[in-house]
Amino acid sequence: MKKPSKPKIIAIVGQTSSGKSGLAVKLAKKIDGEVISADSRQVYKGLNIGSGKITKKEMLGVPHHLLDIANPKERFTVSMFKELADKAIGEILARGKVPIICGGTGFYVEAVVKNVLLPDVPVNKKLRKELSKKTAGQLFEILKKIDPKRALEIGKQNGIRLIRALEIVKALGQVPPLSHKPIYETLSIGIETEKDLLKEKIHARLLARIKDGMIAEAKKLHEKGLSWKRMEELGLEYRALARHLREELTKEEMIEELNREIYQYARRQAQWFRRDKNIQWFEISEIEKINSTVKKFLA
RNA sequence: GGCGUAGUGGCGAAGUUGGUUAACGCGGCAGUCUGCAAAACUGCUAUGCAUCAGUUCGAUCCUGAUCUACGCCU
Repeated sequence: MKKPSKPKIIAIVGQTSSGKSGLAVKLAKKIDGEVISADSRQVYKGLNIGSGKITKKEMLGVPHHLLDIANPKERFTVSMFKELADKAIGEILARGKVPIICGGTGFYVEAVVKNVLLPDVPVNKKLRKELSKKTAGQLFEILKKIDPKRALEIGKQNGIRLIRALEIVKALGQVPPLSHKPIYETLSIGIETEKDLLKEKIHARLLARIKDGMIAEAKKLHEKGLSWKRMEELGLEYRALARHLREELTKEEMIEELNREIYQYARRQAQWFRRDKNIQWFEISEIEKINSTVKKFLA
């Protein structure tokens, strides 16, 4: 007996500036696919140039999902992403097309690909407010008494994760073991970029985006009511932009800092992807190899 | 030419009135990952304190010379 096969999806991952968005479009054209973006900042409306979002023109008519779906004033999370992504994948499959999930937020991609079922515990604002008064060390001690295993996993310094764990513990008694049974058959394609080339690409892209009006975009976001504080929370470009617009940084300092910080971010991305042994790595130029790999996978 | 001050890791910088492991920050490298993930967190990163010689049981810290930088004077 042949088991009913799982639906097939393709994942394209890689560091920022690697060229994965362009590849996703090319591939989608070739195999009649639609793209699902997996980027924790590109989900927000109005964060375009600074987040490196693909433009309408660059999409070449290929439908893109999970872009511009959240208000930047509010917080979007992995669990929302997973839910929406599963929904989008279902619809794409129903249309008889191939879902291509493409993005740089490893946690988001993994949640979908591995079908990570996060505990269904909503944010408890009151509890968070209360707990945030405590030091990480104190939070650790509290959690250790209730769920020592989880406490040890997180460590005594990571306040953010300790609070979330306590939130879960309060609702469920303990942090449940994580189950991930994939519901899709996934071909994971990674785009690897050599270190020096990556640095060059990051720099060139940064300058191009400044030319395209990245600074004006941030200014407009603030005028429309996005607080400086929230903008800084968004990290990288928006954090530096907020500081520059408030004259804490000159334009030159901003560029210098961003070059370094974006590179560091790219390292963190690589770190995440490195763990996933299912990813097949290619250089962006190896388009023929990628095409044939995809063809074989879909056959 | 004379006098003065300084010389610690890739960078910034603490320090010892001579004695096990040369603080810390940045950067770099490696890693963690159950609802903020562009986030949060962890580990590693100077057999050596400009060079050479001396004093001493022992010197990065004391002495002398040399080199370098800066300042002042002639």
